[in-house]
Parts: sequence; structure tokens; C-alpha cells
Amino acid sequence: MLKVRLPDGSVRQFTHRVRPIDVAAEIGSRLAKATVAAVVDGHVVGADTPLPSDGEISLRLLTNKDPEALAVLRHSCAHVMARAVMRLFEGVRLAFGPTTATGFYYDMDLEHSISEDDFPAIEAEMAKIIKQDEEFERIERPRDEAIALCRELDQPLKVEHIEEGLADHPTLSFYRQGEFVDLCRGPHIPRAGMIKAFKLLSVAGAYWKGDSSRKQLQRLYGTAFFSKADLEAHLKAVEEAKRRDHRVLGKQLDLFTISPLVGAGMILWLPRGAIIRSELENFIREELVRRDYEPVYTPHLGHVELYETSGHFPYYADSQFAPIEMNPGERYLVKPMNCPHHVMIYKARRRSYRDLPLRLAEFGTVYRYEQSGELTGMTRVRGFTQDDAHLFCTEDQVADEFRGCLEMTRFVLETLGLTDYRVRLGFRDPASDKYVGSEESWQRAEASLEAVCREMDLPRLDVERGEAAFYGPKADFVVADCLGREWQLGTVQLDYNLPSKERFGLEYTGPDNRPHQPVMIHRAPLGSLERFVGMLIEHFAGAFPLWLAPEQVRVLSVSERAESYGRKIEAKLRAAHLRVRGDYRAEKLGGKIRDAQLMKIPYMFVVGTKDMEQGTVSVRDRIEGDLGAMTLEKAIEHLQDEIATKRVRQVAKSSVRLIETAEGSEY
RNA sequence: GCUAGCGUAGCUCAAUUGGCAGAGCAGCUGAUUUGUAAUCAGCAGGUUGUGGGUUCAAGUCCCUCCGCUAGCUCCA
Repeated sequence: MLKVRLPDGSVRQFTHRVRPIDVAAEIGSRLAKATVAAVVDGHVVGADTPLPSDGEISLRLLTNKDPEALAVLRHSCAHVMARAVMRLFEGVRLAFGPTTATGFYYDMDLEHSISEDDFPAIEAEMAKIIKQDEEFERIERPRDEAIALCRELDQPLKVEHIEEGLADHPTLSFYRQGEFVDLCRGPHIPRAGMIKAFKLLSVAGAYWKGDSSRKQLQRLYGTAFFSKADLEAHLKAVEEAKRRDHRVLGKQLDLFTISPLVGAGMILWLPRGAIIRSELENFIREELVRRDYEPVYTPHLGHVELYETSGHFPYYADSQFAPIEMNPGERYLVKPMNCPHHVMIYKARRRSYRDLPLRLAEFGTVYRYEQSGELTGMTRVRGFTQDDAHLFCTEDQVADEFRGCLEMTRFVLETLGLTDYRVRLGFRDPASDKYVGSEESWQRAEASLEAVCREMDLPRLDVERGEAAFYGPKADFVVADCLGREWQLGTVQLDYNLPSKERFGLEYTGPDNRPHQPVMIHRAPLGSLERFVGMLIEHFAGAFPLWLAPEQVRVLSVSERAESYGRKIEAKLRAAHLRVRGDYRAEKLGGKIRDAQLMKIPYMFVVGTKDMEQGTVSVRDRIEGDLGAMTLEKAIEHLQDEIATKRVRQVAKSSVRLIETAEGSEY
């Protein structure tokens, strides 16, 4: 006998073998019709999956209201799409077709190169399939039969996957819908007709099993919903997100530009963007002083041998600008990292344990030859400045220093109202040989790093194997951009290797008057200023908090009669260290306000003849609108207070989310 | 780097089948003197990313390179 516990706490008993859909039918025929899938003891299963014949389970029926159901729907839609493509083109070999946070894709290999021009035909075929409203039927087969079936279906990629990736599965499942049979773990929606709205979005290349040495397949992206309204809302949200893309806003607000003549991936900071950057740098500098860092400066070049010693040159040769050869044997590298230079500052004299921790900080500009297809606005560039620092400390100081770095990063992010990030602990992949250093030092480093992070209760902390730097484990602060793509910002990395004898052989004299090896910590709270500002542009949708705003106040004259008064106000604001400009054009006030609003200027001081007579300014707040007339002194005080406290008044909410839903299917 | 798509005025975009390169905004000039999200008019602005090819004729078709976009791979 099976006891089924439902979410409302009620328990139903079944003496015969039942499926979730049967449980639903017993509750009500309308529920049965609406049931998309079910969650049994925390696992999503199909509505027709037989439940155990006895014992006790918890069951939650999923309808189109549940987010888990949407993933099931999308995965089914991926099947429908693959089926449509197979109907339209010859020789389609299927690979993987999982769901993503916002839709689904299917990777396939076929002769015909699919372009967006093919989308209408594919969508029309999909619509036909959905209209037929056929069931998704689950079929299970033992391994050898499954392989034979995939061979018969002429699906070599599926055969390969069963033989390699699914080697430990004794039986495999397939889903059939009409003539279409696909190796698939499921689950699926009961009938194709449940897909009420779908759209193909894009096509791109994707390597088979994510391996760039293997064949490149065609990946077709799409999304699906339970209603047309949901689809339209989603597409609208994506459009809105695109409007606050930093590349769009950077142009509109005159923040930065990129010139092909200067070079792809090289940011030219326009005056307005440069203000944001320099304010951030000042903010970081103040924190460095508070936290007892010592600023240093180092050159942009270094001998290749320096980077051979550090290991960067051999390891990252492909992604560096080629060495500059001046004379035979005299080769310089444009620096791809600041650490070797800072190491040489450490080595400039003998160090005592009394000198430690030594914290050397520099806004260091580095150059890396990123692959051309990787370049993206400010977020992935070839030249960038890190708010870098290297800490040299004793083994005993590691935990405290590491914690200090994490705290500074967290403080900086939170000051900017950036609370929506995750922390990724990048550990070594034990199966890979790309790492330098001993097994023992890696274990020690990973253990102490994880202990500190756990104790600090960092948001959404998770360990990712294979994400370490080649010289040590790290904690990365990762945020998503307005289109849901994740970017690494701040980073704190532990390094037992550069100081080692095999590398730079760093030493300090301990209290025992004997040489010891220090530990290095690499850290950058913002990471790259380019990427960070790119993120900030999207985070604030271009409307920066007052302390960062390139233009903090704009003086708007109502008419020519108030111009000279306006210019006096402007001068006084400038004298009060506010970033101000005046708009004395022969435009109507409404027009000037509109221009200032579009440039996201936080405050507008409107001056007309009334203000001139009363000695006031009429303050308009970008967010609140007209605040009325007040004395200039009061207005300045108001602004200076907002600047001093670095107040964040408004943050653009991300409309496209990186959602927590797990990938839908593994095959 | 790979796959696919794209590149027209400073910006956003038009230009039937290959058939005289156009608009709005921005800019400049003039008029207007305005009280909380667009005042009016005129002018100017281009070797259609680069180099080659096909054609009587190329923004449009083909090739090269450069750049951009999406995704993959990479990311010290």
C-alpha cells in the first residue's frame, strides 16, 4: 500500500499502482487536466511516471503556475523543435537539448547551416506538431538495446554518449512523440498541446561535449511558456534589459568609446566616464589607507624572464601580446599581471617577520590578448586596470589577511548597493595537471580559504572544482549583467607558489633568526575598473548615485534674463566642489529638463527671475521631480550630505534573471 | 580562435527585382525669452567599414581583411 502525502498535509492511500496523474484525477478532473508534472520527494517526475507500490512519499502536483513545470515544458519544446528540424532537413544528428534559466536549446549536427531565415519554417512546423497534441511516451531499454535503437535511428552522437557519458546506466530511457524518438532522461509534459507560446531566438555554434577540439555543432536557442502573455512579457523584459546594456548607455551618456584604430578591446574613457572611474579609485585609495596598505607604482613592461619565473609567460603565452624584442636575447613583455613586479619590490631588501604583513597596492594596468570572439564592451577587454594589491604574510597571518580582503571587497560592493552577487570558491580540479605547487600546499590553501569563507557567511557561496588559478585557490565575487551573463569582479587568491623556491624564492627572517617562506595573497575588490564600471552602468541603468555622477547638478535658466544669475550660481556650486554645468540655451525650460533627465543628471537647479529676486534656486530632483525653491546654501548642503554618505537612492532591478532552476535534462 | 549574423551621416534607422543614397535626433545659423520631460525655420552633414571582383549599372551579388553582435571555447 502506498501512502501519498500532499502539500496541504492530507494523506491518500492507494492499494493499486498509481501515477501522479491518477492521484490528480482522484482529487478532481480539472486538476488532472492541468497537471504538467509532479515533484515526488523533491524530484521532478512526469505526470505518468509510476509511483512506488508501497511506502510513503510526498507528492506535489505541478501545474502551469509552478516554475518547475516551466522547465519541463521547455524541455518538451526542445524535443518539438528537434522534431521539426528533422522533418525539414536531412541527416540531423542530435546531441544535447537541455533547458536554461530562460529557455532551452538543442545541439545538433546537420549539413544545412541553419540561419534565422529558417526560423519561420521551423516555427511553423513546430506549431503543426503542437497542434497535433500528441503524447510524450516514455520508453525504457537495457543498454545494448538502447545502443542498437540509436544506431537504427542513425544517431551516432547518442550512441557515443551512451557508451561514454552514460556508461554506468544499466537501462536508458527514451521519449517518443509520433515518429520522433529521442534518448532522454525526461520528464516531459503529458501532451505537446500544453505549449501555448514559443519562439526560436538564435542559432550559434557549440562544441560537442563543450570540447573545442571536437566537432562544432549547431545550437538552436528558443524559449517557451504556458501563455502568449508570458512570452510577450519575457521578450519585453529582454528588450528593456538591452536598453540598459552598458554598451548602449556608454554611448548615450558619453562614458566611453572604443576605436578600431586604437584597437579592439581597448577602452577610451571619455571625460564623463573618467570621472566615475576616478571617484571609484579615490574611494578605494581611502580604504587602502584605512586598511594599512602601501601604494606602489611599477612599469608597464618587464623582461620576459620575469614572467618565465612567475610561470605566466609559458602558461598564458597564447593570450598575451607577443614579446617586444629589442636586441637578440633582450625581450620585454607588456605586463599581463602586476604580481611579479610587486614580488620584486618585496625582494628589494631583506624582510623581517616584523615587516609582515606587507600590503603593496597599485592601480595596475595590464594587457592580455583575449580571443577576438570574447571581446564585449567594457566587460571583456584587452587592456584594463586592476585595483590590485599583493599581501605578503606569514603562515599564521593568512586567515586574518584573507578575511580582511574579503571584508574589504564586501564593504566596497555593499557601499555601491551591489548586494546581488555570489561568491565562488575556485578550487583545483584534481584530475588536471595544469597546476603548479605541491599537493600539500594546495590542500592547506583550500582548507584555510574555505574555513574563512564559511565563517563569514558570504552570499550564495559554492565550491567549484577546476576554477582555481594555476598557482592557488581563490574566492571570486561574481555578478550577473543585465542580460543574465555572469562576470567575475572582485577576487581574492591565495598563493603558496610564487613565493616558493621554484619561483621567486621569497624569504623573511623569523623570530628564530632563520629564513622562512612568506605566503602571498592577490586581491582586487573591484577586479578590473573597466569591467566594474561596465557592470555599474547596468546596475544603475546609467543613473549613478550623486557621489559618482559625472555631472551632479545642471543649472537651467528659465530665460535669458536669468542667465547671469545662473552663471553666478554655477560658479558657487563649482566652488563648493560640485560637478556642475549650466544650460543657458534659448530653449524652453521643458526642453532643457528633458535633456538633463535623459543624461540622468541627479539634480537640476532651475533659475528664473523669481529665483533671481528671492536669491533662491528651484531644485528639481531627477527621481522625485520639483522640490521647490530653496536657498543655494541649503541646496548645497543637501547635495553634500548625499555625497558624503555615498547614498544609493535607486538601483535598476534586473529583469532577466539567472535563475536557480537546475538544467532540465542530462541527455 | 570557432559557428552564424551584421556594418549606410556624430547617434537611431530608411532605400522595391542590382537602377538618381534619405529621415528623425544631435550640430551650425537665425528667430523666439519661455517656470518643471521636445519652440520654430534654414543650413550643413556620405567615396554606404577596408581592399579587390562580377555587371551597362553595386549600399544591394562574390572574395579578402577590419570591426561589431549572439553563442561556444578560453579567462592569470
